[in-house]
Amino acid sequence: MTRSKPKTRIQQRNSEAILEAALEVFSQAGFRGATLDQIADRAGLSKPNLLYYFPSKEAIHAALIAALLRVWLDPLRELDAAGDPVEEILAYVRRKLELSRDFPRESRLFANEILQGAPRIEGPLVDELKPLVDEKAAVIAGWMAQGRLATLDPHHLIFSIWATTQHYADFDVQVRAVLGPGHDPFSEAESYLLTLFRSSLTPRSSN
Amino acid sequence: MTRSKPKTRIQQRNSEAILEAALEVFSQAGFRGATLDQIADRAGLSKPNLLYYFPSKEAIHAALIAALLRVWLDPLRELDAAGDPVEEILAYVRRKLELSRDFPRESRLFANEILQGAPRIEGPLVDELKPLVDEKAAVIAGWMAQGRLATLDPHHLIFSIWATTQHYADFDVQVRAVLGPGHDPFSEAESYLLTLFRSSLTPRSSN
DNA sequence: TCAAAATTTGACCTAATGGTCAATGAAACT
DNA sequence: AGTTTCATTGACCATTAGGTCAAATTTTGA
Repeated sequence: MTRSKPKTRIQQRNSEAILEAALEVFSQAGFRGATLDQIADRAGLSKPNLLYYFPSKEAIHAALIAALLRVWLDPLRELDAAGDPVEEILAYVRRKLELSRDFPRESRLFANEILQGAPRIEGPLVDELKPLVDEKAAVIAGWMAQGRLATLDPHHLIFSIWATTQHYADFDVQVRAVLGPGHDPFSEAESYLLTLFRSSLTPRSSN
Repeated sequence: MTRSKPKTRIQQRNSEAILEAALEVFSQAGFRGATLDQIADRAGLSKPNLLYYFPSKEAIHAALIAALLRVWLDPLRELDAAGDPVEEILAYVRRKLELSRDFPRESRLFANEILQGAPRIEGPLVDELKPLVDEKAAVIAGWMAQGRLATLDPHHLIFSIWATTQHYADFDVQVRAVLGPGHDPFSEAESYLLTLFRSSLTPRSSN
């Protein structure tokens, strides 16, 4: 069913080079801002050659988005209902921040897409993301009902984790401009965010 | 010194129509994704007529960015060292969220710009934003030193306020897709964010 | 080694886009 | 009423961008 995977050595190599180049370009310029020439240049291929591997600009973008969504949702999937509530959520924050640090281009690609109204991913958003979030929100709500977490809206808790962690990838330029030189935004963010969320998630009254 | 303000009635009206249209288009498509034809259409003018009022696409964008920065920084300016620390910061959160609710296009325009590496606003970022943030961060640090606020990195506190509040404008599509129908994201966000920040800002030990 | 299949590219096409300009139409001022 | 300034536009231009294609080159497998 799922063909499309490269077969030959040469296809493997070039497809990867194209996707790598496209990620760089799309994440920095957005869909319309990116050009096939830029992508081809970066991939070290001619434009017609690039179009030998992918039928269109859209197709390249779609391939990136598909790969992205898979990676992007993993950290949330790992949230374990059987674990310690506060530590589970903090671990999620940590994983999400690592993703921002290690895959900033993917984060920006996603941000670009959402910003422009998500014309190319509204489907997956509703079909994949929403069910997963609803499921995990229910887990969190369960913890809260047991008094093992401070009471907060679970959906918005998740939003605020996304917002704060992705901010360091998406707004990297701004963060660095404001902090000035001599800072490591991501390592500072880690201790800050863990403190922030720990203090608001830890239940106030003793059990 | 500062001329450039429209003089005649007709100039006033058309300049405003252009900026309004441009805000709509730029915020939705980014700089490169926006076209003069789209802007002209929305403004109800012909393209040459549009270029009679602004010399270039760049100029329109620059005008928007300049106006934006002014509005964008105001809420932070209002943070008052003489007020109650927790309430001052919560009021800032509230103002910032209102800005996201009432001016989502401005928020997205800004986000687009930063995402693409801020090629057109790195100057103001360093010259205006950084000093203001540093000043207010010092105020907050002062409050913390007096034990009137829980201890947190002030710069990152500000970042997390930006991130969480702007998220509701910039990622509006995603938020609504995940929440599903029947929600008012902004009003939910208000109570969530106030709770979140109040619980992490309120000092733990009694004074 | 040699034909078949896969890969690469120069040349080209069409549509879109930012911008120009001379000419026309509307206002404003005297 | 007439003239000068302001506003508007149709036609046009150069460049860029996504995409096609036939021909050439390279790789693969018998």
